[in-house]
Amino acid sequence: KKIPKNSLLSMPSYSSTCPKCTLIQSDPMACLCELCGASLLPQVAKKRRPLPPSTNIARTQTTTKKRKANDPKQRSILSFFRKQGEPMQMVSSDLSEGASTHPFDGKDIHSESAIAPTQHLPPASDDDQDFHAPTQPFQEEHENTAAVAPATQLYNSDTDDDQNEHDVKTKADLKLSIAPTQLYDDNDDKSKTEANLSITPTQLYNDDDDDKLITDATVINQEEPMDLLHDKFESRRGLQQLVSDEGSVYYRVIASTLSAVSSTRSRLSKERALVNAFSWLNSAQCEAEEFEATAYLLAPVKDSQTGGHRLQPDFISPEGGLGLGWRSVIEQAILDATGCSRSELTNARKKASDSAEAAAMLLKRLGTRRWCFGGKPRTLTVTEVRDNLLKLGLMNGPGANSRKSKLLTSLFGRATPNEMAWLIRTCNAHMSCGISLEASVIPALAQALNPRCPTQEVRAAYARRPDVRCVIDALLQSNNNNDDAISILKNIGVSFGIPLQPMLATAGNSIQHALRDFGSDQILAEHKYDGQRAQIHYADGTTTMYSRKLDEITNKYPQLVHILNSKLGNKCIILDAEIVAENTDGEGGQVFQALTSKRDDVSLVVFDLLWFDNRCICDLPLFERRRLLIEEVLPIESSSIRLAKSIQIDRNSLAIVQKELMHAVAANCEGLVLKQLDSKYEISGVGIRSKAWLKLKKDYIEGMVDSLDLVPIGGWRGSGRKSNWISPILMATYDQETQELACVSRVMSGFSDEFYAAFTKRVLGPKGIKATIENDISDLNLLIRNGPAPGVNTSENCEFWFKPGLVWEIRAADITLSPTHRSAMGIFHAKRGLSLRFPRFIRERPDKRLEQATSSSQFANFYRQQQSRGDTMTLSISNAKPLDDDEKETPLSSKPKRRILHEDGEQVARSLLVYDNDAELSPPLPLPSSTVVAEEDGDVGCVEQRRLILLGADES
DNA sequence: GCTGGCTGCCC
DNA sequence: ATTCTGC
DNA sequence: GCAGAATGGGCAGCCAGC
Repeated sequence: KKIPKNSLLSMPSYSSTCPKCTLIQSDPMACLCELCGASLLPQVAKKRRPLPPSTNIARTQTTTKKRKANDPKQRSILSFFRKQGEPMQMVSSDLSEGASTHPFDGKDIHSESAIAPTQHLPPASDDDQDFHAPTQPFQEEHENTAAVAPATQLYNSDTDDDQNEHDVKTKADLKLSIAPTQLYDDNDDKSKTEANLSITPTQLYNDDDDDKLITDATVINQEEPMDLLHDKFESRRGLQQLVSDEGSVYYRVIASTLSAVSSTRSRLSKERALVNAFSWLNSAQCEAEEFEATAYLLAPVKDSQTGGHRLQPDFISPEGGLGLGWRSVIEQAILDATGCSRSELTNARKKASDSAEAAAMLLKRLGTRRWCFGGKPRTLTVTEVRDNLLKLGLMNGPGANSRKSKLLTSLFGRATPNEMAWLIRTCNAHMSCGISLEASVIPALAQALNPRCPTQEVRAAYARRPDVRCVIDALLQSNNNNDDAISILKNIGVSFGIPLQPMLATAGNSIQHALRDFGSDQILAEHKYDGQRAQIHYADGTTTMYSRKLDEITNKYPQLVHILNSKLGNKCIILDAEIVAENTDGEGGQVFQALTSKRDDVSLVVFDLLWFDNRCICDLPLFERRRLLIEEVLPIESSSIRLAKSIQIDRNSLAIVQKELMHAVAANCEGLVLKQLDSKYEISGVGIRSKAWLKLKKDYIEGMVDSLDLVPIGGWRGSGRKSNWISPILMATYDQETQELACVSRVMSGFSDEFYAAFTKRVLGPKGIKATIENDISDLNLLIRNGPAPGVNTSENCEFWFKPGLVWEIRAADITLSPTHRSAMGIFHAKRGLSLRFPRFIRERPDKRLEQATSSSQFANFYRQQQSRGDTMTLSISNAKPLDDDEKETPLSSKPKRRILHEDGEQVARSLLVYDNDAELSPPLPLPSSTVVAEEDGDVGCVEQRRLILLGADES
């Protein structure tokens, strides 16, 4: 079996001499001997267990299954304890109890690492140096000699070249990096990145102190170091380093792979490192469970939005998170594991690129003394790490945090510095290394197990059934039998009871473009309700609901579940729907906020049917699915369950869409979703948005939503790629009479990198963020060192405070009643101010002085307008046309009707939106604050007494 | 038993 | 959720 | 155009500490 040479992600090169017949292969990439057919891949004794007969079967919960007592590994642990006369409480899956309280306590360390001897050392050879106990255990290491991995972070916010050259030198001198997080290179100089890559012999052996002690002999033996980035693979020594004799993959595979992945920005290189890792596991004939644990641990963060964890399929456990806070758990564990004080950690943090690296530096400083008590480094295995992390997530009740930190301490105690750094990043749910499970790890897995498997196919299979194990089983099957991966993956289908990845809509920013880009003429314009997405699996009186991210939410809405159970009868269906809170008495407009606090009195707005008549109907066109939904499912009598409001249009219905958008907004919806009526329910990958659905939100369309002119009053130092800049930034309203600056919202979205760099320098001086690191800041143009400016009203504790003076335009989707922000506090609620939903920076307003910024009373007025949005819209619309359902059939009025938008104040309205039933429409013009108040005909509905500026059809 | 802070999960 | 950026 | 990073408001649930 040959690997195609033209494959972008080719396999690592293997030994080119057959171990059986000693024929030298002509093709160095061959996996099987040309003469005798023997495998050229390195072998270990362990045989992969038989695969399940079919991949299309319901998942059994193998991930949480404990190793059985007759497992050879477990047996050897037990016998070891008997030999030692130790109590048998310490088993690998239960490290939390009786864990060491201090790392230098010899006895505890000893028992903690007692598992290590069960890992048989490989037979003596040159390669075994790595595992030898250090001969000079108490030797102190110097930081700069200890670090082998070059510091690869290039966090240069500076745009001038001199500064960058300086940084390069500093970087080389310090060599602080242990586990480089992703490169953030502001400079375009590619050669720098390349140089870094070429001198990164990635760190399977040489990333840690304890390795370093092995010194010269090791270095000599590392003529061909294992290099995850450059496809070099030396099989003779490799496998013993990666996989234990029992076939367990060491966690160091994860740590090294992630270090390699984060050391480059190139997606291909990242992918190659991942493919290599899985190729090794395949060479070692690892079992599916090892692949699975490895895959999850390479990308253990559920998604960057929420930061939750995923160590097994989402639907298996309703609680995905581990409940590990930095301050409550992780920090304590680091201090215990390194024996350092809080202030030492804080100091280390200043030199490191992130907290994980800081902790690893401290551990590295500890040197090898911690191994002296009989422990062996690098014996952590992936399944063990995964099981312990899952266990952390299950710990609750009084004292949970200290139990968690003890368990973590014991894991850290057996980790090398680099492993510890990645464990910490895992616990923090902040890997920041440029890969995700669905888009990088799964395709790499496929590439390693079957290079002919197209990425698209695995991703789609995983989206149909988001269960890594299922995909691995299929790929292993195709790998074993040399089968066609595509046909095997096609067997992984949507399964009732297992949530599938919901279809997502692409964002559209103008109606014209949206309609033009559609490939089909028949379009459904559906209201986009403001609630929570729900996928409902219902069979014979039992409902299970899943969220957009596939967590189970059945218990969140008991009343709704009860209604479904009693109404849907003897069916078996999967519905796609939105849960909304519509009866928001007295909370006008706050539909979403109402939903999050209410659990009853919510209704279900259904818009799709995915399973019917005992089969998946995703491949049917939308109009067929809707027909079935309307005819077969929704004739039920319940005020809580109904169909999403929609109209059918064609591609030339610009004006109708515009009007429908108005209706939707008036009905407290977020906007519209335009759907091609002949499209399938596309499940092409997790997170992939389909073009057959297009969402039109009111705030995407300029001029349909408020924007405010706010004053930046403070900010914080960013993290990751923004760590050299100030981000986020706290914005406030300004009241001229009282000179009060009341906080409204933090903003972090909408700023370009260029803007950040300029603003940070403007605040902190030419040294930028470095000034704060070097404690070299004084009051500058914009910076106030000792607290907020006079008049600032906020509960926020900013790192930096600014002198007020700048005015920036900020746009948002909605105004919310806020428990934290202070602007307009007391007007609508004694203890609540106003804030913004989805705030983003639009532009600077250098033309505006502080006095012209939005005031808290203006802000309050915007909120009032929003609250009465539905009323206002209805008034205008009902003046224009009837709202009946047969509206679309009635001929359009020949008389133009217009919406006039106005702005309060002296200046002429900066913009307006003309809404015209004739084909000709003026493009929407920018508008800072908008209210629909009038029709040209003279029917005027005012929200408030305001001066109106009416612009006629001919005026520009 | 209450409150404040942290975490996870919605948008 | 939004937005920006490198690939 | 994809994929990923950084981080928005705000709620409930949970735990720690008073």
